[in-house]
Amino acid sequence: MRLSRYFMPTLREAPADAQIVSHQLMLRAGLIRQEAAGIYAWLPLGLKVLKKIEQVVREEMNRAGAVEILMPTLQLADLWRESGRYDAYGDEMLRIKDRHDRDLLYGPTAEEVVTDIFRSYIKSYKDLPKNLYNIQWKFRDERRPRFGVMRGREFLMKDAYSFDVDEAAARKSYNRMFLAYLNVYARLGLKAIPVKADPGPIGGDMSHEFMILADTGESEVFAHRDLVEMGAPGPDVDWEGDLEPEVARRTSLYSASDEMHDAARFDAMPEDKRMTARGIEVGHIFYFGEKYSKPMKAHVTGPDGKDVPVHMGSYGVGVSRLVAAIIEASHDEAGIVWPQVVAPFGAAVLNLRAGDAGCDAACEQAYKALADAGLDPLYDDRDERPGAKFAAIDLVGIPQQLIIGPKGLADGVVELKTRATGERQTLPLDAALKAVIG
RNA sequence: CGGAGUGUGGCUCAGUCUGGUAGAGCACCGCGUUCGGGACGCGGGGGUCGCAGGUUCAAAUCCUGCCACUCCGACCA
Repeated sequence: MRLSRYFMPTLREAPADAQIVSHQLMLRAGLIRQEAAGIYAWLPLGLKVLKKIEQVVREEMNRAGAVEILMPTLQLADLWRESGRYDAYGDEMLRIKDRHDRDLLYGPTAEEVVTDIFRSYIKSYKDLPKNLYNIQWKFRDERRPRFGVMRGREFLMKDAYSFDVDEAAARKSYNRMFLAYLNVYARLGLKAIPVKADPGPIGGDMSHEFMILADTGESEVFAHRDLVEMGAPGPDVDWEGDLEPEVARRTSLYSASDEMHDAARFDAMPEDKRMTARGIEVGHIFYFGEKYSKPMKAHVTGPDGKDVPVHMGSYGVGVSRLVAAIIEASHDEAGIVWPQVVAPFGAAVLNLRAGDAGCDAACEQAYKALADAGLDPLYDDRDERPGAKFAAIDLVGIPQQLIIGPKGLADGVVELKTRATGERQTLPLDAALKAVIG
């Protein structure tokens, strides 16, 4: 993409409304534009990042055996009356009437819809387990939206729903999601830890929140250091096998956010294993048994010929929140430092003297080579001063920057800068291209 | 929802207390000089000061109502 033809409205100063660094940088780098409290338009750069995160989430869900669908944003109130949640949900639900005066709502979540889909088709225990997910916009009319897309009213969520014949089987589904989530965050370059969450009315030990560690996180988390260092299980998990040991390795180590913190247990650990950090919640998984299947009559026939309500769990990842969370975890004074996997452009070419025949030719050559290599390069071909180009590309956080100017070219070299480390190499164009393309 | 605050060109803000021809920096347009970390000079365009009423000879400024947004708290992907 040639920057001269692109739409990347960067700001030198952060709008006064933005308090936290990710919100400021998202506005300054031209990722989003606020349309109303907690409601944002996604500009080209922001949309690219959002789609890349979405794709990572999608791939890990598929790998773990979940199947993607797409459910509507608008849902019928009648379904929610069946589950009893229409009245229970309160003012956070945006209620709408259509022209026939029929009650609709903008979905804050999709248990009812997915249960309705499930019960229409699945009748036998032999068809279980099933896990259906979608990546769709949600709306929760928060009392107080804040921090940009970190707590918006409209947000993009991946929500998966598992269906099993009994609790033991549901636990296996839960374990798959538990490990898949760790893989998602690891691929996004984040340090994530599962913390025990309030399981709600069902009880038990099957509810976890996933916190990513960032100095500016909203909540305080306490954890055994090994839990962080253990990292993610990786893609080679045997998803059909027994995942309990792999999950137990993690859940047996202490971790809690401040509201669930047990200081006595924490202090009982060796001092060098105690870790206190700030965290941002970016995922929540839980098992809720028959809570929806019972009232909504989502039954399957078991091996004994009797109908039983299915056991369900749901698994959410805040995709739009992850954009902000990654920035919170990865930025510096100059701007955003995107991990390569979610960077809006894989590499940038900076033409320090647009209009100079030598610079133009070298940049065009570099741009084409990077594009041919599939790196989706951004070429700053604008007639701007070098300083403005350095500042803009650093602000939007492009990982690899090929800096091409008349001084270097006179010596037959260009500069290759790595955004994350600030490291610069001076080398001939061919060698620089080789280094970037690999 | 309780408390606090803010609305003035695209952005950051001054001007409001004490009513009297709407300002600055950045951004934008033109010309020139420049050109390796957000240049400089000259010239220029753009705002019915959130909205609606009211007071007044005169309202960004005073009064009333409304709206929007932000922050703190209780709740949450």
